[in-house]
Amino acid sequence: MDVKKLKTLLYPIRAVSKQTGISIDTLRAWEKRYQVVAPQRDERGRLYTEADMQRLRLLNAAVEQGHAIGRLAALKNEDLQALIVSPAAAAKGVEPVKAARSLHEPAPARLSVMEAIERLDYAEAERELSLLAAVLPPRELVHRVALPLMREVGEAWHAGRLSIAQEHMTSALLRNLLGALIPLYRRATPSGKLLFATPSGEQHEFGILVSAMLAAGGGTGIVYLGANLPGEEIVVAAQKTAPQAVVLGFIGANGAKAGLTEIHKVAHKLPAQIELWVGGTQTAALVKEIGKTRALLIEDFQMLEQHLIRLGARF
Amino acid sequence: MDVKKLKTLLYPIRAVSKQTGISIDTLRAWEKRYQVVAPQRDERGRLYTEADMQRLRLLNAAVEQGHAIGRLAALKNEDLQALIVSPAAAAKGVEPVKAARSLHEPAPARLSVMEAIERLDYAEAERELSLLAAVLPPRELVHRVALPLMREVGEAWHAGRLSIAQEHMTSALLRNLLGALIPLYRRATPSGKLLFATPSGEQHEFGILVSAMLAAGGGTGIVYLGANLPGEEIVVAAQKTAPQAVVLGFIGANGAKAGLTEIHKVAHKLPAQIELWVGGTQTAALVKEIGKTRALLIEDFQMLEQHLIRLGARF
DNA sequence: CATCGTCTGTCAAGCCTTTGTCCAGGAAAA
DNA sequence: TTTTCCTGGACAAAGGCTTGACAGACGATG
Repeated sequence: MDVKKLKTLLYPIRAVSKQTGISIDTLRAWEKRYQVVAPQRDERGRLYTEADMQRLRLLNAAVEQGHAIGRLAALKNEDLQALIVSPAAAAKGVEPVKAARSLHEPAPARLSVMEAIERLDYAEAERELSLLAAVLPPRELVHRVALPLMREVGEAWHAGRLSIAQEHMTSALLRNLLGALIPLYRRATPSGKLLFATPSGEQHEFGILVSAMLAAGGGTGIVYLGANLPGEEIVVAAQKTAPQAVVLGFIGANGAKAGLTEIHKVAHKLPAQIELWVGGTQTAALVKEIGKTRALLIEDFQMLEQHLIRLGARF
Repeated sequence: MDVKKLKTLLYPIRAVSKQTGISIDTLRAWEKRYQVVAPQRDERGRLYTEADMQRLRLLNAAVEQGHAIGRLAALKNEDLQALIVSPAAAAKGVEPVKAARSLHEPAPARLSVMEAIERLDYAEAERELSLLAAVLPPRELVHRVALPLMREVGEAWHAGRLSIAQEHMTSALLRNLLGALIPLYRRATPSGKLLFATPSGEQHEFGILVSAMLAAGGGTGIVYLGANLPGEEIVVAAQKTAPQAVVLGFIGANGAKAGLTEIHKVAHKLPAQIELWVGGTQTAALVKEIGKTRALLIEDFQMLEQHLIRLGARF
């Protein structure tokens, strides 16, 4: 095995304070009074690990929601996480219902984001979202925050309760957030590689962005090409980067069927050893269109995850 | 032309100080006490290489994030890079770089980004870019990295040296990067507020994204609505958020003039106390179109900065 | 609703080390 | 002459540590 000492990065108290937003005094008090973390020491002072910081972020988030540090100190990280995401769960203690159930239950904490969005308060919505992002693992962030938020905003728009501006702001917020997270979730040694794009005429990038983030969270390497790319270009890029699969997003709103012919082109010319995945909201309608080709229809993000796992991703 | 032996460019201490934002005294102290770098010498004094400067920038960024120089000195560059997750307080510092010259000189490290883009190596390009982002203050990042990169990629595409896929990947990369930086540059107490959007039909978001990042870097609060928004929506959002100015981006490529009517709508209905700024690549052509209205034409990002300053931004 | 412990963030004092800046004196170019 | 850079030394500000104290918030109880 590797004898090299695995150097985990260490952070002095000042850096921790800046990154978690907890004051230096408070950090020391929490440690002395409740032993919330046990940072190493060297002759110059405390040295916190990444794990320490993550726990401190969780604690801080919970405290900001009104919980008392004295009670939080004893909790394990996952309990803290549950507490932050769904305060209701805390009342009944930590129930064993989690797993599949809670993963698709929207996080109540998302509500404060909605309020900010209603007020068109970009900065506040940003703050709330990045707090959630700092605290939740990638899958939960996608399933319990990002997707529910988009759906909710979409419905509110249909119902006339929100305007297009608010919908646009939300998608800009999420796009910025998810885009920023991709590099953070990237593993040192990615397993495999996927290529993400949207065919010409398809402007909706959200799906492949979420997919790319999930893939990154699962440890898969990614090549992200964005929206609105001609089929030939996608094929050429795939030949050049040799991914295990090409992932296309297609909504086809407003009768924009141009993307279909592009997808067909890709299906036709893509090297045989590269899989072709196509996802989108109207998969049912697309089945007979491209179902006959060699494309694999991704019906939802759960199915996406299964195929990611098949290719070696680990969540 | 004199072919001096500048195989590797060398910088005297003064230049290094200006470009890294580290004072001359501190540079000498760091070298004497911790041997953080070992610049060559000639009869005139120290001569730093580009690599030295890069390391110094890394060190400086880490110090600004709360790490102690005494501990950082022992670390290798890659460790430093790993340590710097986000350009937290990079907003301050770095002398008001002398005039336009050096600010518009592309940053050398941008070259390795180009190489990665040519190989369609998303992860590598991402790494290099975020390194630059960690090390450069917002203005320099925009003027010396983001804009030159887009221009260069655009030219290379016209010349047939790069494909659309590579161009798309670059813009996705930059979009993700800039979007992620906005919250990081946000001040605790923003001065004023601006609203950013693009009128219906205008898909090119890059301009307003860069603008929003510059504004955030200057300490201005922002409301970012993204691309493709109807004029009425923009007006309503402006009424709701009461910004000092509404900033619209308009390219009007492919003869897409629809945006113009939207801009006129905004100019017409926007409350009088809210300024209207319009920027884009074809401002010359737009002058007679919307020049008569109350819109203010933003010809380039330097002009944008001047108006930001007029409204209270401080770079 | 008032009261009385307890919890918890912040501050101060005292002590040490680290670190940025300044100064003096010298040397080499412009 | 003036500017720039050098060195070595000195020094004050800042940062880290601990102990102790305290005021306001909290929460249970009568």
